[in-house]
Parts: sequence; C-alpha cells; structure tokens
Amino acid sequence: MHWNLDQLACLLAAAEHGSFSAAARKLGKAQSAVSTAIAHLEVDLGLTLFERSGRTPTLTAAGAAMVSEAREILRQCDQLQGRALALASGEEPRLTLAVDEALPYPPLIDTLLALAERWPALELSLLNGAQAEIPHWVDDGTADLGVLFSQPTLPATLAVRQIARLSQTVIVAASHSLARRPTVRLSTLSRYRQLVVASPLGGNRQVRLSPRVWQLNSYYAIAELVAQGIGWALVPEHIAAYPMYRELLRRLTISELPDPPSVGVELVHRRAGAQGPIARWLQDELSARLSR
Amino acid sequence: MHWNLDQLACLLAAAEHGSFSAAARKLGKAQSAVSTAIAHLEVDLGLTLFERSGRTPTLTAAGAAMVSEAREILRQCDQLQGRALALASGEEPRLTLAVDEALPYPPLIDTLLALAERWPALELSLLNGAQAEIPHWVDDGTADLGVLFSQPTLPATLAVRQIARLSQTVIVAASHSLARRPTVRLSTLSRYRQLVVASPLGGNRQVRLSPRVWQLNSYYAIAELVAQGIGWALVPEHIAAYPMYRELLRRLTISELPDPPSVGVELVHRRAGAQGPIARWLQDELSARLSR
DNA sequence: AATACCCATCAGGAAAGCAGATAGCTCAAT
DNA sequence: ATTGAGCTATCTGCTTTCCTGATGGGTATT
Repeated sequence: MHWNLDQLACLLAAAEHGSFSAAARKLGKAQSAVSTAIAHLEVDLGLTLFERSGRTPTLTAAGAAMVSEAREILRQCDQLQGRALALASGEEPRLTLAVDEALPYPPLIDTLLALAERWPALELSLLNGAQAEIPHWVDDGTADLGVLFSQPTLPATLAVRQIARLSQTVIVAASHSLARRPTVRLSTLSRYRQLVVASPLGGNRQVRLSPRVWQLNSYYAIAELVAQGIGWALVPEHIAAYPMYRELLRRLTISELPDPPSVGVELVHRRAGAQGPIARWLQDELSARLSR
Repeated sequence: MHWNLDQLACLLAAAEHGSFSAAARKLGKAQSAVSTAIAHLEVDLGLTLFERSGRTPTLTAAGAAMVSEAREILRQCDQLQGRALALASGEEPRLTLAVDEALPYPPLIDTLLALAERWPALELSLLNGAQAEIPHWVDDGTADLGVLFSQPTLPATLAVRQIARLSQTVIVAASHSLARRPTVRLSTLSRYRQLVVASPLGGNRQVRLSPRVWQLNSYYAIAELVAQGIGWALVPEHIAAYPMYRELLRRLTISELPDPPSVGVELVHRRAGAQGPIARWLQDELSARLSR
C-alpha cells in the first residue's frame, strides 16, 4: 500500500472535473503533479483508472469503483479532522453521567436520545445509583455529571444546581389497616413504622414523622417493602405510580399536610473540572426536561 | 489537513503496543520516526494524543477518540486495496443482468441475495425484459449476462447454454366453454384462438396448434388475455400458477399430448467479452437454482 | 490549417521522511 | 541509594519524494 491521501484527492478531483488540468487548477497544483499522482496510483493499484484515448481522460469502470472507495475514505478523513477540531475546542470525547435510579425515566431517556443525535461520536457511560452514591461518584471522578435527589450534605468540591421539584405522596400497602381511611392524622401515622431514604454515606434530612423508622438507600426498595405492608413512606409521585407497585399501594391524605413536602432534583459536577460544551448542553437539557 | 496515513498508522500502532519503541519495531521503522510522526500529528490536529509523564506514553481521552477514527480510516484503506487487487485480477466492478420477466422469481431473488452477500461492493443493474429483448441487450452491450426462454434464432456473437427446462400447461379462462371439459382434442383446440409468445425481433418457434393465432411478446399479457376469455395458450407452469390469474384460469389436458412440450431456459453472454469471476459464479448459481 | 486545450515526461530545486546517535527521563530491582 | 533496562525527544546527515515550470505531442473544434 504505497499510495497516499493526496493521490486519492487527485483521483477524486480528476473524476469530478473531467480532466487532470481542471483538477490541478482546483487543487492549486501544477498539472504535472496531478498527472504523475494518478499515474503512480495506477501503478500502485495495478489498475488503469482513466482511458486516455480521447481529448480528455475518461474514467474506466474500475476507476469508478476506486473513486467511490476513495470518496468514502476522504469523507472519513474530513470527519476525523472535524472531530479533532471539536476536541481541540474543548468538546468532551467521553462523558459519564450518574443518575439516581429513582428519577423519572422518560425525561432522562428523551435527553439521551437527543444527545445521541446531536453528538453521534460521543462515548457515553451511564451509571445508575442510589442516593448518596451519585455525588460520591462525581466527586471521585467516576462520573462527570450527576442527577440526584436533594441531599442534606454534599462534598464542598461539588457545584450544585437545583433543576426541578417533584411532588411526593404518602403510600401504604393496599392491605394495610391505614389504607381503609381516606384521611389520617399525623398522630395516627406516627404509630406505624416509617421507611425513609438514607444512606450510610450521606446523612438524611427526609421528614421524619414517626419515631419508628427504617432507613433504606433506594425508593424502589422502600416501595417494595411498603407494598408488603411493613409500614408507610413518603415517596415521589412517579414512584407511587410505578406500574409494578401501583396495584399494591394506596395513597394517604394527611389532615395536617394536604400537600406533602416536595423533593428537589439537583445537578452536580466538580467545581474544578472544566465543563465542556456537551456537559453544559446536557445540564440545560436535563433541567428543561425534568422541570416540565 | 496536513497529516497522512503513515502518521495514522503510527498512532494506531503506538496505541496498540503501548509505546513508540514497540510500535517502531512492529512497523519496521526507527523509534525516532514514530516519535516525530506522532509529534507532528499532534501539532496538525491541535491535540495532545499521549500523556508522556510516565515511563511509557498513555493515550489521552482525545487520543482514544482519534484512534478509533483512525482505525476506521485505515480499515477503509485496506478495503480499497483489496478491491483494487480483486479488480486487477479481473473481477467485474459492475455487472448488468437481463432476465426475462416471465421467469420464475424465487430462484432469481435467491441468487441475487447470495450475490449481494458475497460481493457487497459490486454495482448491479437488473433489466427485466420480454423475450427477444434479452439477447438483444446482451448483444449490444447493454447487459453482460442474459437469462431467457429458448429462442428460435440468436445473434451468432452470443454464447448460449441451456440451464433448465420448465414444464408447460395449456390454460383457458375459467369462464371459457373449453373449461367445462377435463380433456380436449387437438382438433377441438384448433377451432379456438391460440395466443403465442413472439416478438418482432426474433421469430417464433412456439408450437402452433391453431390456425387462428395472436402473437404477444409477454407471457403475462397472454395470461391476462386468456383470463379474459379471448383464447387459449401454452404457458410455463409457474405462469399458470401466478396468484393474480390462478382463480381465473383452468388447465386443460389434451388427449394427444398428455405432457405438453417443455420450454428451455437459457443463459447467454457475448463470446467476445471476457467473463469475470462474478459472471462465472452467477452463471453457475443461476443454473443450479433454476434447474432445481 | 489554425487554435485551444489536453496529457506525459523531463530536469532542477524544495521539502519531507528516515536512520542512527545521544541525552535525559522513569521505573523496578538490587 | 544505586544501577540498569527501557523509554522518549531531538539533532544531523542522507535519501527519497514531491512539486513546479517547460516542452513535445495528441485531439477536437473552428
């Protein structure tokens, strides 16, 4: 393989302009350069690319086949060059996104679809985690960007930005004795076991209404146990509406709290790490789609 | 774009072998050549491809992105080289196949599928024609290979090879008075209009059993008119079985001809034109599949 | 026949690429 | 701490490639 990209470019230009001279003018070279380039290419490939009987050379069938191969190669070279330019201007070659597994999926999926379309060559890693794992991954560099539920404390190295609030609801098993009443008082509720999200890493600032509390690091685990009748919990609406549990759960209205406290959704990234254009776009997009 | 394929090859080798020295050994070059090649590539792309702090260089994230782009380009270059080799050895860059539209489709389609898989880069043209058009197209160079029903006369410049025989049947409209009898005599048949294939170009050697004859150049047109009750015809089995007509047609048995004459299927190509490997393969494949 | 345009080839000079040598670095083993 | 193996960057001189501009010969149009 002794030929090079310049020779392919000559071939393409000659095929497109119909003559070596015109190709040379287009390429800003001397005619002799194009002529010898194509002659060498023909020797290297062992093919006659142009029929030179007439006034202007005409592509042979083999030449046409080589032109389409060459065109594809040069297109890919342009692509490499473009990619290099984008990377040089700070665009991320890869990105790791950490999201809390209990976030509503549709806006995340939509965002990722838009991301794939806009930056087809980006290498993405998506980490699903529970609660305090998210800021931890971002902090230690495992992830570049994190989306999580509001945490009581976060490492000081992280920049936080609240992007949405999700309304919550109190759930209990359909089979639970509490489920029989449409409205309950706080004092009634506090007699039963409450399940709250918390993790050994971060603290917990979720509202505690009952002295009898179990802590779990996943809303799904909470919903699962609540469905089994082990207690009640305050969870985001979309968790209560999750198809797998919906039949097994009932929502409670609390007389003192007709609108239970909402939970915030936050975006975090390292203060130190420079944000590339894709990360910035992703933040805006996630923010827009999650807050709708 | 000042970089070249050698530099991309150096990048790939260095990334794969973990050091410039190892890459140089693999490429059969001096270490300094690889070192400068990659240094120039970095300048041209405006990127740092390797982190050189440690004992051996390690790819940066941007470098990894460039490696995957470069790998694709070099793969395509190999492909071009391979294609050139095949073309130089006589493989056809493009092929035009002319087939009679009345041939049974499934074996043709199967052959074309196998062709597409085996020679993905081949440019194919498929011409559907009726009767004498096929040898005409092959003769004048419009097509390279033709598949047709036996013709009485063919240009002497063509090489012919019979590859199959298709059994035929006598058809008549379901509404036709002949359709009421399971078996008819030749003398009865000759009182009705017979439709035969023929074309102004070639003559006609199809069996004429009736003095009242219409000539058409397409079996489909014949089946259509027979279905309308305009007469009877001798056609290949698969035409009689064609879904669009099947309900409208009846088959007749002729007492003197319990097995009506079959019709041959032939392959033609120019004697002069050199047959490439794909054309030869195609002939064998068509022959095998049509004669099954 | 004249003109305009094209191609291949040649010679000389510029540019790029390469091998080999060398100096400085990192890492691991002693 | 020292030594040694292995690595990279850089320099020098040489070779090869590449380019331009000129020239001769071919083809189609006027």
